[in-house]
Amino acid sequence: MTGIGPGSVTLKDLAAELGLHPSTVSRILHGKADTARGAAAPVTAQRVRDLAKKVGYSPDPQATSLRTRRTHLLGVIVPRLSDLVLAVMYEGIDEAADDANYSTFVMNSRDDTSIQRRKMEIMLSRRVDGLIIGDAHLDGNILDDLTERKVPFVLMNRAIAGFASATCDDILGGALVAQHLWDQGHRDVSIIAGEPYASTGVDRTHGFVSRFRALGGTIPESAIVWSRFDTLGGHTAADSILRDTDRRPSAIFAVNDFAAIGAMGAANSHGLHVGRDLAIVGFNDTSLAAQLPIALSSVHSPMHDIGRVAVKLLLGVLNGDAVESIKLLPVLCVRDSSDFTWAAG
Amino acid sequence: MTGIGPGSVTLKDLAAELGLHPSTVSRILHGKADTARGAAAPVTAQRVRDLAKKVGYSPDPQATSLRTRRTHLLGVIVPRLSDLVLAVMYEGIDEAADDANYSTFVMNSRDDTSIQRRKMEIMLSRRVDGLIIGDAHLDGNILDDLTERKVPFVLMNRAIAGFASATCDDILGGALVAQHLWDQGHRDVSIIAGEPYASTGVDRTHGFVSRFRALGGTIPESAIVWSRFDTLGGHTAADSILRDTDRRPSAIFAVNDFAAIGAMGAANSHGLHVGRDLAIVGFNDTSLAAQLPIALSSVHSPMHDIGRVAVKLLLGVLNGDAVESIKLLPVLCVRDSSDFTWAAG
DNA sequence: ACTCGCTACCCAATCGTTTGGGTAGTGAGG
DNA sequence: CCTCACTACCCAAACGATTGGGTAGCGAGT
Repeated sequence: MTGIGPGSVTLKDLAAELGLHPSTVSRILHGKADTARGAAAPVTAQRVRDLAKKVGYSPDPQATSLRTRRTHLLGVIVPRLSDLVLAVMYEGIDEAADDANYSTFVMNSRDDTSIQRRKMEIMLSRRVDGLIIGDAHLDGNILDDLTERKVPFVLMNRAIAGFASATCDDILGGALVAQHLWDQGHRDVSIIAGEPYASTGVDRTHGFVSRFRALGGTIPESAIVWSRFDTLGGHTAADSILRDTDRRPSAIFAVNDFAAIGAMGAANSHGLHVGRDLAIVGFNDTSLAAQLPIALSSVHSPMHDIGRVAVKLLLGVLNGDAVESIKLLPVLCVRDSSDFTWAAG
Repeated sequence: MTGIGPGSVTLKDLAAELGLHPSTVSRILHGKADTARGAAAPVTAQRVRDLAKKVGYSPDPQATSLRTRRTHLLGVIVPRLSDLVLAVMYEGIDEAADDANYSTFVMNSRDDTSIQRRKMEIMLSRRVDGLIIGDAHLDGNILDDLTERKVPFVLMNRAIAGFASATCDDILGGALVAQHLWDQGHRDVSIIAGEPYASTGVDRTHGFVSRFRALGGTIPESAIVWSRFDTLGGHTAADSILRDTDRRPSAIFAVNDFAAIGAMGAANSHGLHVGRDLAIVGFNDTSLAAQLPIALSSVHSPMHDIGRVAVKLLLGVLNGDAVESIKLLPVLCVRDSSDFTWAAG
């Protein structure tokens, strides 16, 4: 047991070395004035801290949480980390958790309710202090379960009425796109709406449709196509839209950049030049959007901040505060894929 | 403390309920014939297991690891999870770890050595059983440190001589691209080589160059441009290559799909049509490659499996086995971005 | 009747911290 | 001189699980 790293030296070792009792060392290293009942002599305290630093003492978190019943661990569940959107949100979480001295587990549920449940149980059996749920389904029965079991949690990315969440203002985002396409003269539009159980797609679609109708436009139900959020989903959805040559829209709003990219691929194979024959707008403004051969218009959503905010909310819950859902503001970024003035010029 | 979830009921509770001693219950629930010294009467065992299942007993991992000195936790460090390549590898890790009853922490180092060090210390202070390092730099001094401290770890994604790793056969991958471009008639090629500290970029470049030279081609040093791995990096690199109109290559090999996508953007803004005026080949065959408006040729690397293999290697190390590095096979996928027969037709 | 060897358990120490509750020793106040 | 209030510590009991080492009881063998 001559390990050099953290973990080799214990409180007892320190105490023995210093001729003190472990509890004394513990109190000193805690430092916080709150527990420091009678603390210790300043000289001693300094001696303790010096030695602790010298030998690289770091308390055993397992022992600590066994005693305190707090693990300083957060669980994060996302549909899939290979979805860039969730990956970026997770980076925000990672950062904020780090700042607050928490560590995180993250797991993929692949949007499968039974996997969701299983992963949740794994996290709870690891005794996480709280959960950040990034894959909530609109029929939120798992969530009721969690509430009943008094598990602290918040939602991220997708919102469900009645639960605290950190999201983008998706309704507004959808409305921004509707306004933009309307202004560009589009009257015949289709929507690639994502999965019907995800609030993101539903809200963006809803925001788009209501604004478009408010402007005087019409959108038949048949113009709304539900799909997966990835490139493949977007491709097949766009394909089914474009196949109907009688009623081809002049613009497509995809509620997700990857679906939009898939739609570009489909447009291509239908012989349509995106940005001239067909406008396409995505959502999230992932780092690829601006770099594509035909730059993709997209609604920028502050994904990184959403992750950070989710952590802040959860820490609030853990602290017993009454927390409110937070919607961050989206910003429309117009690029070649939907800028017809450019196509004309 | 009427919590319903896991964590509410302890071994002692079970024992009391059953009129047994906690240690007896522990041995029964362990089940493994190895520790079951004299086990228990089959009837009793069944009673115990039934009650445990009924009340949803799950052992406290903190208490367990305090005693056993094993956390069943793995630490994973990657440059950034928002790099799709690493995200997919992590999905493989997540899966394999789950299968083996391990949980994982994953953290982003942003390829910054000081952050690498810090994150590593955090993981070690969490007492992970081992580390999977996805961001190794070729000057692997951190690794020597870890070895000296006897921390069990393996590399993933990037290889360093002398350490066990799970990677793609990057040299072969590069060679495949060289052969392909040569066969297509390209004699003037440039390489977007990635970061010089990453074995992935270095090996792919090296594999490409040696094969190309072996075929009789020449590649001046100036044709190799180092860059970041993301779209922006690819864009600027390609830009600098294409700016020199005297010696414009007819093909570019980017060691990463995102860099390739950035290069496509750059080609575009130079008025070049990718696939006709300029061939571009990427690496990794991420899910986007095939879906781009101009489908991107790319070398498929089994990212998901690399993650799985990394876990398998690490578990081997933890088990005291002597493990060997594993290189998984890449496969070239030719698409429109480098298929000149298509452009001609 | 006595020992042997089972079976089916129980005991108690231990992992590293935290924390409520002491207690010597000291200086001041009465 | 006695009490009181500090200061600067020490003690020991947790937290929940694991594990080496018992031991009571019983049937069998001689």
